[in-house]
Amino acid sequence: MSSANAVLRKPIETPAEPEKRVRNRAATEQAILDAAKRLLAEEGFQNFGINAVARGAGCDKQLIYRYYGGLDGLVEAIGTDLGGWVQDRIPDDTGGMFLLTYGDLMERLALLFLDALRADPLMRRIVAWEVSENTEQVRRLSEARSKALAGWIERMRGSLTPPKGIDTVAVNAMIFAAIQHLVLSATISGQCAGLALKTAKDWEKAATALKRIVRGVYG
Amino acid sequence: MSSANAVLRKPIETPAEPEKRVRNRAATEQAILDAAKRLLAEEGFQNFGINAVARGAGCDKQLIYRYYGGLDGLVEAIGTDLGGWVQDRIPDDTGGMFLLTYGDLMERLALLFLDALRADPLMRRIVAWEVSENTEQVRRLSEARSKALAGWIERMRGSLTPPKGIDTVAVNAMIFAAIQHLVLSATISGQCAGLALKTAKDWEKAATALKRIVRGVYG
DNA sequence: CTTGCTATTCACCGGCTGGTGACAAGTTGG
DNA sequence: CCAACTTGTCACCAGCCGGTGAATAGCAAG
Repeated sequence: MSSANAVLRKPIETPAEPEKRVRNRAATEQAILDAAKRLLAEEGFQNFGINAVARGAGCDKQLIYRYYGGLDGLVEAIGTDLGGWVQDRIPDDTGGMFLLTYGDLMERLALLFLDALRADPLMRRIVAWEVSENTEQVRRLSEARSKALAGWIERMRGSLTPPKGIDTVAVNAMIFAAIQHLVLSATISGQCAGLALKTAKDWEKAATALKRIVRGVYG
Repeated sequence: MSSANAVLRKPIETPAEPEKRVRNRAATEQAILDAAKRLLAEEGFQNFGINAVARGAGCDKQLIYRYYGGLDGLVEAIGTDLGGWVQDRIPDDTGGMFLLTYGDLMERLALLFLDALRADPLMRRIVAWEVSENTEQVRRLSEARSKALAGWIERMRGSLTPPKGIDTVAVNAMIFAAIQHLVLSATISGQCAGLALKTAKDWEKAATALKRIVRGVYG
């Protein structure tokens, strides 16, 4: 093509404009990580693979191998990112509320966690993944998540002493398990064990039940 | 190969003995269904497909199309089978116990369900499937399961009236959600939210916590 | 035996997957 | 200008997937 031609022609974007990807490793790495998180959040872990991520990031899959050492490394990077999840999603102050009792604390924690999980599709997919597969990938992701969560609860607890005579670890595990399954089930099917979970009013019912359970145990 | 050779040779079973599958449609259908259930229970829904089931049943996948109309039909057949699950796994009498209060009832129900789910890998896989994917297949399976369960609870409840002023549907949904997630998480990773779930003693702790929660709500 | 019917298997297709080796396009330094 | 390195692309592989059309094997009635 002559240069004259180039000048005369209006620079109409050809539809398949390659967009001239700039040579920038850091940006590409970020694009890959973002694509991976988006894909996992939106499509779930079922169709989560090298090809899909590369397609989503608009680059060649080879780069995923180069920069992350394959899917495993990429998943691990997601897990690292996840460390900051709790801090981003959940305030670590008491919201100006005085938490006088352990029951106050747990009620607030439970409701915060419920809302945070409802608002975060990526986290939900990871939780579903955790109970579906037992690969090294998922195990690491799971660890990162539970560690972050445990740390947050610990900080939140402050100097409050748990009640005597109650196995708080076991009881809290049940409570968090309930929240997780409730939110997962609701997201997929709009209900859980016969309880509709679509409208705001439905969720108020769930929150009330949750509070009742927490208060029933911790007073 | 000469016939003399055949006579001289001891009838050692060749490793790839075709086993001369007998011509029996009913038996084949059953073999397919069994293989499907076994595969789903043991491997999970991830690698659950036509080819895998056919391999497991030791027949050609074509037969799955012919007899069940494809994977969907097969899954539906599993769902139908599942209808009898509750009856098989959970006694519908009160075990010689007098259930005087709604709390008595729910405590017993919760513990029975916990044990039943722990003992049934197929059911666990299905529950995990339910919170991971939202296809027509899974939806039907999910419906069959919840319907059977609801019916069982209804029968079990008998003439006992639920307490006033408590949203039992919501509270029970939370309780069953807790049980399901607890068991799923335990099966995959041996723990749930920091609570170890491996030894019998661990499970006793969980049962105690569950009882405490139920009693906390229903007295 | 021959003619059907049914159960079962076989061979093949296109498409997608994870994975790899070679190559092109820029960038930097001598 | 050339050489060396980094970034990115492409082409290709074997393997599995779901799905389909045709052939084969056993049985039963005529």
